[in-house]
Amino acid sequence: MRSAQFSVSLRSIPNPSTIVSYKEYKNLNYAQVGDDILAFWKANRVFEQSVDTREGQPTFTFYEGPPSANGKPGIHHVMARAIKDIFCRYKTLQGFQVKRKGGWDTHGLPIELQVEKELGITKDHIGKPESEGGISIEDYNQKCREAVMKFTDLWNDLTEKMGYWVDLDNPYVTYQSEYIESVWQLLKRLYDKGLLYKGYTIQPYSPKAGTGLSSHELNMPGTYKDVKDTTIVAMFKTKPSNQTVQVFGDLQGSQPYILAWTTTPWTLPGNSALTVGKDIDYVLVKTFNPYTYEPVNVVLAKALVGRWFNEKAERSDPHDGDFDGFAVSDKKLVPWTVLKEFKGSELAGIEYEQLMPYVTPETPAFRVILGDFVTTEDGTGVVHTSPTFGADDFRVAQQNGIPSIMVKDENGKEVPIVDKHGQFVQEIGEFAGRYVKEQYYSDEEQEAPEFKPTDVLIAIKLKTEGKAFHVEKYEHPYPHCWRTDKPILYYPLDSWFIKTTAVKDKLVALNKTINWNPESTGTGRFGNWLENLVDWNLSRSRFWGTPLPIWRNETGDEICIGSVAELKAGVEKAVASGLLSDEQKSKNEAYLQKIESGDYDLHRPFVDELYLVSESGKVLQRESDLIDVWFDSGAMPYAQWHYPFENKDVFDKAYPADFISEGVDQTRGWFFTLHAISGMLGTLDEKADSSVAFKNVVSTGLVLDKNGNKMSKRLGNAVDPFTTLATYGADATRWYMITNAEPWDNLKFNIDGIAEVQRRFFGTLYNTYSFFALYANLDQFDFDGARTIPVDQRPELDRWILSKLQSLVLEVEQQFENYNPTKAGRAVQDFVNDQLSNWYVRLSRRRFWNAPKTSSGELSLDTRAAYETLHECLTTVSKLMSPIAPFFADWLYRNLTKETDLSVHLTNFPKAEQALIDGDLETSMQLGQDICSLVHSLRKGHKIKVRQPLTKVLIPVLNETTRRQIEHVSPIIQSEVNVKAVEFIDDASGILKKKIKPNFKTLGPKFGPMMKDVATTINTMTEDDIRKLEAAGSMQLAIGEITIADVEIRTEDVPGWIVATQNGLTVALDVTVTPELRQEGIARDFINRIQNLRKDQNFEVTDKIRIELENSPTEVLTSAIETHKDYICQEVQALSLELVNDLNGNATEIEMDEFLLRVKVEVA
RNA sequence: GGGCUUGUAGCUCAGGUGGUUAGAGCGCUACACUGAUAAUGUAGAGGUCCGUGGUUCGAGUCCACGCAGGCCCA
Repeated sequence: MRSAQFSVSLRSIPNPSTIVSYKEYKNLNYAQVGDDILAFWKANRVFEQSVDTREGQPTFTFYEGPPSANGKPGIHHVMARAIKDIFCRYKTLQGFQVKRKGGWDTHGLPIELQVEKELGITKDHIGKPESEGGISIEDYNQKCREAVMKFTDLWNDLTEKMGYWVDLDNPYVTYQSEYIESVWQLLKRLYDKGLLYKGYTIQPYSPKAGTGLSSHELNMPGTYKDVKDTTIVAMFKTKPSNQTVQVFGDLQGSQPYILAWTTTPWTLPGNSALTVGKDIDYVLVKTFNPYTYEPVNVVLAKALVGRWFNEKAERSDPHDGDFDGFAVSDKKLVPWTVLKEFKGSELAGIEYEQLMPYVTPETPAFRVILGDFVTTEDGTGVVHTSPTFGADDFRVAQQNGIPSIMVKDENGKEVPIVDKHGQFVQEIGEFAGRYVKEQYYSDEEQEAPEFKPTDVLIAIKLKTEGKAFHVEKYEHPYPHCWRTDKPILYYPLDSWFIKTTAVKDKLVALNKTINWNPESTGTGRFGNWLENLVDWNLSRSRFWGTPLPIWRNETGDEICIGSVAELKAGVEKAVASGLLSDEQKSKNEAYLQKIESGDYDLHRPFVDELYLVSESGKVLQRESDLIDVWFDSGAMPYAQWHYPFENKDVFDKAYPADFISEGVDQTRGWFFTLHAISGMLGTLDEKADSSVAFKNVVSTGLVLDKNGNKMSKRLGNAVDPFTTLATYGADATRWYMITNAEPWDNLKFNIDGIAEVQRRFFGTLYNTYSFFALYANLDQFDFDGARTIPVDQRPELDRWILSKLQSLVLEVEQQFENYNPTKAGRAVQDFVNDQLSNWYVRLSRRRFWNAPKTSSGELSLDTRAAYETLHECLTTVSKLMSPIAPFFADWLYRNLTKETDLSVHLTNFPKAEQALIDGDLETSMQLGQDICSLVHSLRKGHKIKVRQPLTKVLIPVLNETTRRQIEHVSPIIQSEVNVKAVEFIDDASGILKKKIKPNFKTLGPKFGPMMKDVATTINTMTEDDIRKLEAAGSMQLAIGEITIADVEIRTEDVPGWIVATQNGLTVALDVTVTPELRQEGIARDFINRIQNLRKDQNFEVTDKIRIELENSPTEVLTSAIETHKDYICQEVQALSLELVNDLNGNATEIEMDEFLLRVKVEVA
């Protein structure tokens, strides 16, 4: 056995008289335990050993979702990483080899913004000369590279202190060339599969500035201004079909128009669909065109009828005379009536005639589709959908296979019907060349008397064609460009995409094989996301990130580069081609030299200045985009190993992951990108062209403050993880976080909770260990963990706790297997607190102290059994808890075991010994515990203290099994509640009073609606009835037959006794205190007072004493002490107990109920 | 606006497939215990199970609609 020094070297030679085998502690400092164990782990490379010793065993693969070290870690990182750590440690105990490669996410917008803030610049400064306050891309990126690893030390420190085992010596870093090369390789593979294409996304665009705007720029103050625009409710004429007849009825050729409102009439020529809400109610209204007075039927949302129709003009009868004469009358109010009502879902699929047929798409368009963004707040509840000029429109059109209205430019490239200057293209008839927004015209042009905005011209045209239902000026906020102050357009801009929609079915199918925790994240949040998948927009117009490895020219010649070697070959080929300019050539040559020297950088601006040559001899330039950083992290299964360029053997064993865990906010982030890339590419070799990236995933909730608010620096409610760990240590912090709420629930983090966990769980466990160590050392108990006494030869209590222990092992294992650390931790906690400490140790105390020894100085079998049992419980607990509380568990384990047992983390998870589980015994003990609780309650009620012995408890039992089970534990009951006997009364005694209760569960199906009557009948049964029912097993009631199983019969009263009842268990207590019992009670009280004195005077546990008691005039007292003198002496370890006449003031006064004693106690 | 999720005692949380008296710990109050003692036991107070409807003989539990918080997306 060891001392608590964590050096592995010295161990003193056992000296039976002095050795302290089990380290004892005065005041335990949990944070200090953490520091000591951490130092021990480091010195002995325990983490490395835990991986190395599993060499050759099956692997359990864990992927670390890379954090970004540009910010400081928070308490929520402790939570997230505890989850990861727990399962990796658990699987290691289960014999798997669990490698954990750390990683850093290093690219992305947050880092750029941080650098810009530090430098006090904006994106406009980047690439501009220094003389104008600018910064080169090269210098800018260098700043990013520095900023991103700014807090690495802090992160590493936290990782260690919280006990998160992850390999930080060889992490993957997403900005490293090897990493980028793997990413390029993946992109190339996608490109070769035809899954990487150039398309467009709808983004805010400023025609006057000629540039796209980021959402960041759009959120700047002052960009939204109120403007008055011409708005139109346009009329889209439906095409007759079976569906329209079904939905609208037979209207005899008068096809209904669908009404859609737009604040941007210039987008109407680009219309290719109408979007409705699936659950929104729509109506068909019979009325007149207010401009042409033609009778029409129109469709709009029921909730918005009042917005467009005057209620005074509503007619209840469609054949009302007003409808006949309206067209020729001069009435102001347009009459209307609702003909039919239907849901949006019924409209889906209805086709309509193109509103402004300038450009005809090649694939079918112009039909009603469903979208989740439709509201009935304003407009008509129908959204005019133009995929080229609205982000929602684009998305919903793509999901429904609706084409955009596009034309071909001089290069044959598809472009929208509005050009980059904001003017209609030639194809748009009379509007060709017109600016779509009047603000794009010069002030002079706008002031010309005949000037009309394009929107107005479109309104006039639609009115005259009978396709406008309403035209009005409408004021609303509209975003403006901060540079030019002109309105922006939502406009299609070039973008590179991954065609994830092409593999949607595969991704959905693969997802069904993943074990999601909680399940709802997988089926709900993630599943729905996959079902509504759109193509992955890969492009980012930024500076610090992985460059898109595609070189291209205006006419569409392009090359995708998949490795450094390919890049080198391409650059060389371009140099040799003779097609490059001198400057291009020299850039290329300079870079080739860098590749040669190994000192190359795949970032901007370097790759921007490389030129390739296409097959057809054209010079190609790199597409300026960077790729979405999420692709970086989703590529980590491959790129962390620089696969497929090297490490094929490693990759083969580490793909896919068995387990990952991140916050639920990563569902559409990392979880998705991992899944998507793996689903499209698989293992990159013949083994699988498609795979899941992870088999099990735990998505974790948020860590909120104690009031349930989000933690933020601004509110000042963020908890500093370092302070917390320093104060409470990692174990209590982790244990609290894990056992308080399940990982996927949000955690309300309350620092008091950690203190409570520390006191209640760790404190109890520490006390239990201290108790063991104290006596084991006194008795020189030496144990290597191998049982020397067979379990079946141990006392009841030992077999019981060992049975409980085995059940616990099963439970904890099952919960860990289910990825539920919360339930695992709670099970351990309940066992330690309720069973081990509060019952087993409390009841076993006497077996440990004053342990009798055999003549040869050996411990008695009973004492030895107690030590071995408690030792086994503690050791097993240390293993079960070690994934969650790695430091304390190792501290406990190392205190309990031999030097050769280096660390709990190098052991194997306990195997439950099913044979030791004794359900009958567990029930027995439960009954014992309940009975004790009831007796305590009765004593309390009658103010009889436990020290006062009583004659007996009487327990009514209605069956033999219960009787036997209680008999088993009656000695325990006797000593625990200080009674002389446990007796039973059974049915045969005839004095039991029985109560009967209906069993609704069985009666329900039989009697159903008549339950009330049945219940009343049963409740009012007499004792006689009950006896008859018991005898016959069934009984005929007025309502029907009931059997013994339909009722619950219990005893709740023993006439003439005081009783207590709980859960059907009844206990009667004899509270008569005879003179003999009274004497014994006094003796016990006296013992108690002497023990207190021993304690007050700081005697050692082993000290023998002498007692002198001043003769008392009280006869009862004196005789009680005389009678029980031997017993008293034994209990208080007194060599003598003398009654003396006068202690000459040398005495201590003690109170004992009504007595006052004068006593003198001294060490013998 | 949509998807997902949470709502049970002052606080943190349990409450398979519906069964009539909803539990635990902490905290509070009182008492007891005192050879684990910065521990322990017992008892008490404390609940419109977010609301409203519905299904059912019976709803914390199932359904619908809301309300409030959270996350993600728009």
